[in-house]
Amino acid sequence: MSRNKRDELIRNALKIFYRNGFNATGMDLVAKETGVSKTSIYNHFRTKDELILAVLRLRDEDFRNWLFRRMEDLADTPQGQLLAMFDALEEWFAEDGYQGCMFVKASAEFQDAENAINRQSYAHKVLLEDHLTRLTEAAGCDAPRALARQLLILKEGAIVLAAMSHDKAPAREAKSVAQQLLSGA
Amino acid sequence: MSRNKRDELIRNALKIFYRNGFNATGMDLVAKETGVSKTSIYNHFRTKDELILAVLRLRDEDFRNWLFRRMEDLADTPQGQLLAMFDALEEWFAEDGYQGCMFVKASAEFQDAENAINRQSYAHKVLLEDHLTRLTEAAGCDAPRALARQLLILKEGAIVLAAMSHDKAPAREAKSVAQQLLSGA
DNA sequence: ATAAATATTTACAGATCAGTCAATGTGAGG
DNA sequence: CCTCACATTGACTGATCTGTAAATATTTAT
Repeated sequence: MSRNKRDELIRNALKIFYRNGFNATGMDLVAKETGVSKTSIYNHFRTKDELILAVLRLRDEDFRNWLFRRMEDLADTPQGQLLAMFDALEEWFAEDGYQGCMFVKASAEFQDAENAINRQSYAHKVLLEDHLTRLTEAAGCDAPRALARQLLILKEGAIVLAAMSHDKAPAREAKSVAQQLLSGA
Repeated sequence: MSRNKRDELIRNALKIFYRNGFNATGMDLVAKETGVSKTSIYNHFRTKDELILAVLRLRDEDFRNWLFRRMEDLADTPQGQLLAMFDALEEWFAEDGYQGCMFVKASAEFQDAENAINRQSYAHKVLLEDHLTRLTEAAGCDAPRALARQLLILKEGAIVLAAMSHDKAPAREAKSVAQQLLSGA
């Protein structure tokens, strides 16, 4: 299987898992929807969990690339970019098929703290926190690490509530909190 | 089956589903761990989904009772109670076996917006929002509904991050944001 | 005590689960 | 053209899934 084929398999599997959930999605469905036979899939991924991990690696890169790029496109200053995160989120929430954060859901379905999927899901959040911390530092905020964590809490809360309410409003509500936090810095 | 037996079945099922996840938990396991045979369970709940709905109803009552009671115990004024919510959350996060919010997880596993489990999960959040709104109104805040929603975002973000990081710190971090929001009112 | 009603059990059905294997298809090097 | 290495397949395994049916135990009413 070529690199491209493999990547496309992962990309298609991502869509299915995101739409259907991890445990609720059987490998037969993955095979059927990707057009790749189950044996072929298992030739490249030893277990379903390994396929899920590959999916999460792709999603981690895609999502961070998209979010950080969008923040840079929407604002010039570090402080502006931090606020623009919530505008980017609002765009995401408004997308058709928005179903919340894939990592939160993976973490919810694979709860064991020792599980690789659980650990990798949290690792994504750490990378987000790191980026936010760099921005709060660049913005010259007082307590950059603490502020970054607060902004991350706002982001996660908005993501969860937008998914549950099927409404993008939490993005703006979280943004207004972020504005107060950043203006007081 | 007596009311008590039935309630205890629901209570035991709650523990199993919370620990194991919904889709990942088979009815055979529920029967084994509750000591009630599968046929008996199906005599009282037509489907697994109905059992899950009963579990969520119990969890909704239990959790709101516990949280609101705890907030009242920890503070006298409405504003103090709103802040105390995050102290109560911190106690919850520190409990053994804390695994995040059952409704967020139910919503993540049953994503269809028309699904009864999905709807009931969101209904729980609406009830929480209503209570917070009553408190922000009682506290004489400027925009009570908007503030309540912001506090709810902080709560949900803290719950998710505490679960993913296996750390209770998000409770305090969210509380410090709440303090800024409430002091500016 | 006895009969009717209800609760519970064991055993099972049909579907689907993750994962495998023998057989087939395919493409590159000689 | 031929061969060999490899990719891919459909058919399969044993386990587990939700849900059920017939048989048994237990409670209740008379």
